[in-house]
Amino acid sequence: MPTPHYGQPRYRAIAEELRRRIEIGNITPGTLLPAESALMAEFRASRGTVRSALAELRRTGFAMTAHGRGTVARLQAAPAPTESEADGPAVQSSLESRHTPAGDDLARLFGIQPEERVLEVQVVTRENGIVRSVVRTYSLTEED
Amino acid sequence: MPTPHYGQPRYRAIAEELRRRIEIGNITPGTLLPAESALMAEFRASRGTVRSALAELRRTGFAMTAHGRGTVARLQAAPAPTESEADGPAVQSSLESRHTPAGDDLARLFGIQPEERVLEVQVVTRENGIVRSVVRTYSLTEED
DNA sequence: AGAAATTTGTCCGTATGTATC
DNA sequence: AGATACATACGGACAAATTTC
Repeated sequence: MPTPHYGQPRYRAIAEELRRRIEIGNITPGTLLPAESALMAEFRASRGTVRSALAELRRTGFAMTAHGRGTVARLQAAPAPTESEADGPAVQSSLESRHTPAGDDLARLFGIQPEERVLEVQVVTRENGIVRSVVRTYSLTEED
Repeated sequence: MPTPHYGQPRYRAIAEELRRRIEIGNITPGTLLPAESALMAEFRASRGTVRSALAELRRTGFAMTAHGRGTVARLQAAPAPTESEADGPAVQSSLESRHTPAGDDLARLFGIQPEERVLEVQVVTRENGIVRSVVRTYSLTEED
């Protein structure tokens, strides 16, 4: 089989699919993801590709891996409002991440080219549904 | 050849050797490290192992890799003399803030116009002089 | 401008080591 | 001890970005 990765590589597509399952709740945060061998079978991918996908999930904060145990989906806060609760402000946060070109300012700080991509993790915090703060954390894209 | 990695894996030993060369100045920061093919020959290691070593250098902030160009040793900012020296990485942070136009993305989140200004607080964290993360926190400028 | 060479990126398969259950 | 799961290492092949000629 050739190795075409038009647009986006396979390991990233797998990572996105797994992230989707975690966000949907299909994979409950705190529980184990399927083993690498299971993911290999499901996605018909090699071990290396599956491991790259899991590495991507770790980088973006959606999973943590322990030797001999497995990869655990990390909880993303957001205990589901359920309102009532007398009155305490309903605070929720959402997290998302992406690879984006650094731009001039960040490029100068990191010592890279503006076109180079960095990892951006964005946390949006809402109070009673109103956006109160947006925190963007930038770091260099690290592999493996 | 078998695959014993007593104590420390091979890729990490290679990474440490390269890091030593950078620190000594044997490899001038800002210049290219030897290509993966050259490192394979020198350390008699497979490409995967060499790439793991380079990934380690990126993680630890000693290198940055660009597709098709090579891996560049990153410059180490001033060692920041002063103080105890103790041990453990020297972590420093600088903070600055400014009012800046929201832009499209933030405007959509906050429900304002893109030209409207928001407060941006930026914290740059350096480890041994190397920029590790840039955190930008946006919030609406509160008027009294 | 274009072709070739160089260099890193992705993917596959296999084997063995190490940690946990 | 055995089974399961992740970690390290090898080898080969093709894709994509950059540089060189």
